[in-house]
Amino acid sequence: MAKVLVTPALPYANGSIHIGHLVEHLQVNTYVRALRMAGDEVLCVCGADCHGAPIEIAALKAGKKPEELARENQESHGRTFARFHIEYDGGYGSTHTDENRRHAERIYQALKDGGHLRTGEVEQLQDPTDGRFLADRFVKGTCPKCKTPDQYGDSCEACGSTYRATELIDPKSVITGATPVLAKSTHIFVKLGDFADRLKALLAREGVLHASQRHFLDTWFADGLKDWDVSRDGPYFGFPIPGETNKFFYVWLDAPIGYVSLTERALAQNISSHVVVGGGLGGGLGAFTGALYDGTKSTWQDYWKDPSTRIEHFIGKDILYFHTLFWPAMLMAAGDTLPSAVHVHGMLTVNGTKMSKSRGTFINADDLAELCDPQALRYYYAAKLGAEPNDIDLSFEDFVNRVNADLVNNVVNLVSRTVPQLHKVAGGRPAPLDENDPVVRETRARLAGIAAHYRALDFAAAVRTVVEVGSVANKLLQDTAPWDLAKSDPEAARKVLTTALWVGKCCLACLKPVVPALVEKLEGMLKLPPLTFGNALAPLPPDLAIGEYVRLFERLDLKKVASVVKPTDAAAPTSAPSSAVAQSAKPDKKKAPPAEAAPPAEISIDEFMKVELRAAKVLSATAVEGSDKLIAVKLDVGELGARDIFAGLRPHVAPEALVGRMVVVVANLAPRKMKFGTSFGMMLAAGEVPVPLSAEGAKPGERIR
RNA sequence: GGUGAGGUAGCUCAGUUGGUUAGAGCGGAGGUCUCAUAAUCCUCAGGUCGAGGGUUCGACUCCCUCCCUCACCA
Repeated sequence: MAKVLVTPALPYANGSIHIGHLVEHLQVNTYVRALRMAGDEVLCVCGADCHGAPIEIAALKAGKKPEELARENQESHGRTFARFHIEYDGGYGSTHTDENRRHAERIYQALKDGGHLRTGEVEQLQDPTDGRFLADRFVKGTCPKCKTPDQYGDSCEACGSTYRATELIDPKSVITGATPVLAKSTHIFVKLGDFADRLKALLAREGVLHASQRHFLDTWFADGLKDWDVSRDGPYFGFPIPGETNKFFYVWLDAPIGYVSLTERALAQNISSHVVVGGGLGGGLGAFTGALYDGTKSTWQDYWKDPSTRIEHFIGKDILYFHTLFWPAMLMAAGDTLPSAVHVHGMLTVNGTKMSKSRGTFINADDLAELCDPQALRYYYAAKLGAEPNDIDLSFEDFVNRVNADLVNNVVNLVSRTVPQLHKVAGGRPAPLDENDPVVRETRARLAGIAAHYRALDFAAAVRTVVEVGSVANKLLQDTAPWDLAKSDPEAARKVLTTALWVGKCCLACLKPVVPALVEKLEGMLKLPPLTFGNALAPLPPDLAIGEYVRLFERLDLKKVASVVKPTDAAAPTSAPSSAVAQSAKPDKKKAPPAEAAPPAEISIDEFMKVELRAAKVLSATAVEGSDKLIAVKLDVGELGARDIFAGLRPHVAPEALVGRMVVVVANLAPRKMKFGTSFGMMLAAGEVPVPLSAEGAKPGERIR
């Protein structure tokens, strides 16, 4: 039996969990649940990354102590994860603990003993009021290149140029507003080059990194590894460095060490009493939820000092450097188990653009959980996550379609099409499964490989396969029409219904890592033992009398889901050094199409003013060949020139009746690609039978407000 | 700028070691069933598989160049 430790990156404790974080945590959780369903012994730990200057700053702003703020965010993270059916062994922890300090000191000592440390002079800006050394982002000033004021010390948001904080014109401390002074300090460095060969060997090992990421790292080695600065001068929120005065471990040193300390903490909680569920027979009834560790190891050394253990890290590609160079180097120095795999996922975009507060596409996980079953997001991410570390996009429209069409209308529908009928036709007693039925054979053949898809992190393939199998059973029902058959041959109807229900059960069993609560509901309704990959394809038990029908999942409503976007949303985390999937708010280099988010329930006057309404004269209007609804309209929008738009008014208005009319058009709507061309705006219309709003009297191109 | 990953029907994506008429879902058009969460099922999309060149009997699938998008750069 495989023994494996799985970790997501530790989310930074300066803000709440957003849906970008969830890509990683849902990937991990789905993976872990799948492994456990396959009988592997899996430990999975996570906690908040609590140290570093950004947390101090955030705490300062909030009028709290850093410990306090970190604690609050840690708790909030844990609560949010729980809503999405994500649990961590030992609970959602923290890096601000005694265990973590101990391990940080242990590993630091090992680096020191191994002669891998050196000291060096660092020149940095310092806040004269409290002697604090200021990281780049804690200094703001005028960009030396383009003279834009109020820019951070590392790069300019206006012109994109990068520079040193010391080059800023008129620099100010973000914390106190004082003018920083240049000061020297002695820092401690890890000589990364000492580990270069071993790191190269580790990363070249099959399976440790996806091939595409491996190439990425080659250049780093080619350029030579630079020493890594691991100390920070006080005041700094972190662990003091033993043997030094007023020096602290840089947050990135103790953050990954959290993987070890969280392991120790989880195992200390006497969780070995869980029932171990192996293959098909199922263990103690009801004990297995797939949610938590059920192994028998009891100390952190069982994982971190045992080379036979698999350790798998999941990270966003933004923190690849830390997990492929710094972290393994630390482990090498300490003689701890090296990672077997570093799985890298892509970043999340929302409606095609980066998540950004200003654009109103920043979505807190809790906000989404208010509007739809969190399992919907689990399903959607699973449907889009392949083994390749590609970025994924959350498009509301696609999200709702995907969940409704594939999960509810197809797979879940199999249950609602059969259970009530089985009650009616056969008193809730399924027939024995006909193993020779082609549908049964096909289901077995196609679903047999599902666990392998999960193992390969190709959730998209798993979901795709399940949905395809679901379609087969829906077709079976359609073709055999048991509702008619029941009148002439109830036993035949019973058989068909049983087959279809069984397929539905198999499909949902295979989706259990993705939508666990839904499937547990099914287990309850059908009175089944907890489903695993061992028993997923088993026939329904003989003599089973299924329970009363319950709805398993509710369809999503696009309007409701889209209302999650609130431009006024203020409470959002800032980007942080260790945030798993930090979404920076820097402006796009190129013009990105504005988000297509649905309008929020209430908007401010400022929001409204963004909508550019203009009068426009219809130059021509022709019916679009091949469409019943669309009219291709050419508009004169005065100073903006001529515009081509598509209007869906064909059923109500004759195209020729539009020509010459003065209408109202949304001029700054993002161009919308359609089947017949691109529409550059929208014509407004109102009424039961929609008629275009009139702007008679206005001049073409005149702004309407 | 450097490096990496992508660019397949309006949208989201599949496309095995190159092989004949490039697939699915959604959306859209038409039809059907009525057991089911207005769900199912059938038919219809003719997309220069980013562009150009090359290798080959034959390339979406291999090679080169270019364009575009996205990400990372301690």
